[in-house]
Parts: sequence; C-alpha cells; structure tokens
Amino acid sequence: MQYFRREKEVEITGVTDFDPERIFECGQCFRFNRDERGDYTGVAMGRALRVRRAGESIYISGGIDDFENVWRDYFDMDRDYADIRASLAIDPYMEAATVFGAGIRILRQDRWEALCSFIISQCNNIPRIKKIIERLCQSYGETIEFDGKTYYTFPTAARIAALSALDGIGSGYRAPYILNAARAVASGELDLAALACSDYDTALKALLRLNGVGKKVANCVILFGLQMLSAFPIDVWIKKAISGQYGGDFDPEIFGEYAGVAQQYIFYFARSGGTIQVG
DNA sequence: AAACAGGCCTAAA
DNA sequence: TTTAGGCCTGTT
Repeated sequence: MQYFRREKEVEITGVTDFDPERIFECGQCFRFNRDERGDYTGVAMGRALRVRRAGESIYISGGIDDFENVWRDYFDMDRDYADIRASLAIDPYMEAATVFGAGIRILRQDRWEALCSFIISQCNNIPRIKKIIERLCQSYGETIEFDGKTYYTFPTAARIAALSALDGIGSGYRAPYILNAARAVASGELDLAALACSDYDTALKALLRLNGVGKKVANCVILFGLQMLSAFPIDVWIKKAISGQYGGDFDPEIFGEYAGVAQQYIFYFARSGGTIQVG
C-alpha cells in the first residue's frame, strides 16, 4: 500500500479488496450513505468523511494525519483480505460467497457505537436501524460541518447515560436497553477497552450480562467493535444459509481464525439472494 | 390489514 | 434445555 496527499483527500494505491459499496452495504455499519456519484459519505470515529474509488485508487477525504491516525486503522488497511478470502474458500459455497463479496473489509468500529447500534438492530430492518441511529445522533451527538452540510457524531455513552429517558428516536422497546448499556459503559462497570484486550469468552460473558444483549448482538459487538475476527454472529440469514449448506451440527471453527469475516461474506451473499447449485 | 424486520426476555414444559 | 408469546414501530 502507498498513499499520497491530494487536494482535500488522500489517494491510496496498491490495496486489494477495497470496494466502498461492499464495505458499506454489507451490513456491518449504519452511518454511511451513497450519493448520486456512487461515493459514500458518513461519520465515524467522531469525523465526517467521504470515500470513493476511481480506477485502481481509493480516495479518502482528509489529510495525511487523518489517514495515518484514524482511517488506516478503521479500514483495516494493513490486513490482506485476498489472503483471507483464499483461506475461507473451503468449498464451492464459500468460493462463491468470497468471490461475490470480494472487496469487503471488516471496519474497526468504535466499541460503544457498535454496542449501541447492534442493540438497536434487533428485530429491525436496515433502513429503520439507520433512521433510529441518525435520530439518536441528531439529538445527542455533536455537529460537524462537512462540504457545506451538517453531520452528527455518534453520542458518547456518558451523554446517553445522563438522560432519564430516551424517547423521540423511535427505538421502541430497545430504549431501556440502550440507556442501561450506556450507564454500564459510562460508569466503567462495563469496560469495553479492557474487553478488547481480553479473550473471546471473557468478552462474551461480560456483554451477555447486559439486559437486551443476547448472543447475536454480543457477537456483533465482539466482531465489529472489539475486532476479534473469529466471532461469528448468527442471525436469521446466517442461520438459513449455514443450515442449508452445512446442516444442523455446524461449527464456525471450520472457518478458522477468520470465521467472522466468513460470516460477513455469507451474510452479504445470502441477503443478496446468493445460493449455489448442489449435486 | 396482518405480517414482518439482522433478537431478547420471561415464563412454562 | 428448549419453546412460545410479547415487545415498539415503520413498512409492505
């Protein structure tokens, strides 16, 4: 990978597996939107940014400092996803899924944002998840001016924890779950930074103690927020796909240390209607 | 209009 | 240990 300062953005070359559409539409994050040119704009890590691809290059708005200090890590730039795809293509189904999803990278998202977002995601569809999160940010986040428009950061856990109730964002029965999680994080009772340095079992156990956080949400937080790429969230799509492909006694360990990445390829593939002919 | 959406909780076998 | 219903709300 090489990168160069350009006007108001950084050009990155020599990166395989970076497709903005697949990264932002594969279901791992909720705060990026496509514009009429096919570029993606959103807010992450307290900053607004735009990402675009032109030819073999990726362009990320901001300066070299932003790239080196934030986006290089956020986009997991130093990991070889082509290698990971190769290791996951263990059968015809995974071959198809990894080809279909080539270009996906697992974003290294903010821990609290991941926790809060995936609590909201339960029993919801993606458009509504995005709307609820956007209202949450508009109501309690900080404003950012970017390209003549106003954007909002994801509110801190402390900010949410200070509220007596969370209404007006349409989160329904999840509101008390969010408040409770915010208070656990803000008080230090739940130390997400420490969990990121712990092991999977410790993290899972700690997250499951939260009301409104079950195995699926906890595994999403571990995968997308704690960057443990072996975590394998099982939602309805994944359940359908793996029971069809691997039967009832499936074990994510067949995918090895990157099982969570496999999960994302499968999710994106299955949700797009992907199947393969068997026999 | 009734059912459904990237689950989770509680109560009951 | 597994299973059924209920839960906010917007969309189809």
